[in-house]
Amino acid sequence: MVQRGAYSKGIAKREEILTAALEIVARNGYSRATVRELADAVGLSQTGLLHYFGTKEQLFTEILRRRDEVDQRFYGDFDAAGLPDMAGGLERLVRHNAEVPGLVQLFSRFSSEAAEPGHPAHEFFRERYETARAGIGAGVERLRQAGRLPSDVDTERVTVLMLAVMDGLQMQWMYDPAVDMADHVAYLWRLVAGEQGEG
Amino acid sequence: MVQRGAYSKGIAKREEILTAALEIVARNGYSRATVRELADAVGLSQTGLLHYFGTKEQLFTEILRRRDEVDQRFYGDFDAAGLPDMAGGLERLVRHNAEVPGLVQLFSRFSSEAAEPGHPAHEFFRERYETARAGIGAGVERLRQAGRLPSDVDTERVTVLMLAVMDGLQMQWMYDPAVDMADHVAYLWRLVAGEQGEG
DNA sequence: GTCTATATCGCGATAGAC
DNA sequence: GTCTATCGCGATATAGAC
Repeated sequence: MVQRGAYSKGIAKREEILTAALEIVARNGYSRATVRELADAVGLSQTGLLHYFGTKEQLFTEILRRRDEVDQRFYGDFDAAGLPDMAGGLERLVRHNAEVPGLVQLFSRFSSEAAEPGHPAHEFFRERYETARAGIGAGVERLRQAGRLPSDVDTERVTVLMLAVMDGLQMQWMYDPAVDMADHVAYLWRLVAGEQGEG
Repeated sequence: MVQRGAYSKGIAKREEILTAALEIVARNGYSRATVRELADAVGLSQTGLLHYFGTKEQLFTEILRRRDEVDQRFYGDFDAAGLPDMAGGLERLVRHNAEVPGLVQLFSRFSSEAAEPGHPAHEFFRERYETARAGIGAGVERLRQAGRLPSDVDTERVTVLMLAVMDGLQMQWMYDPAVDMADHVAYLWRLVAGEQGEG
């Protein structure tokens, strides 16, 4: 089809913009990431950029979606692997996050903005939390069945706590980079595993 | 002194504005809380209102400071009481928060915005986290010494986790009000106390 | 289908009158 | 102490060039 050329060029440009935007946000933080600056960085006018994404919110949603895909490939393959090593996967993910402060900031700001019902990105984050709970929940259950966690753990509550800790640690870390997020995630796993209070 | 009249009138007006703003934010959420709307609500022009607080950021900082003071009086007196009931105090605080969604939203949005170094409210939140960690840390230590927690708990890590969980639960709760924040805080206390994995 | 230029709107901030 | 007027900026809707 002849159309495919033009179409795939649009797709390619979109991808190029997304990749560039991800880098800029990671480097410069959120508040410097105005539509104009991102447009400049990819050699487009402000409207030229929005032509591909519609609104600023949609652009940022796509940036985060893309980031999730990448992270999933790198740190989320505890699903594919035979052994239930989700604990390690989450820890590595958190450790990686500490190296991209701009993205942590973007996530934190955008997700708190979109918490308001009716916000254009509200659905994205609502689903994201749902998906995350399902994924982590399955991982916790597998760990339990593998005997790595006490048989009486409340998998659902542990899942919610684990997600909450990851979000909450980011806040404390942004205000004090000395806070070791991965270390605290690991400690929570130890608490859940019951490796304490036996002395 | 004659001056006192004028001076105290300014103070009184400030207090009046703060109280009104707190209510409006609690009711309407953050994004509707523009300086203009808040000004209208107290019968002032935009500039009239900013005359008392300087900038929007300073106004919101004062709102949150005031809220902390109120909360401290109601839920933070585990310091004054003889018995170490901080666990219950935090649980009650969290339960109360679920009744003022607008304030939770304000805190979430404003604290994530101010996470960027150089933001006018950065110092406020940095100190707030520091103070919170000191306060909760002391409470955890007292619980440990009272024998309500295992002697080998890592008080510092538990403190950071507890704060993180409270922040993180708010995010999940905003996207799904069915999430019972107080319940999950209680479960974390149980994990820390080691009341699990003995069956 | 891709992109620019222009216009508009809402926001916070500032200057200066009263 | 409070107002009116105005500015600058970010996001975005529209028209239209290529």
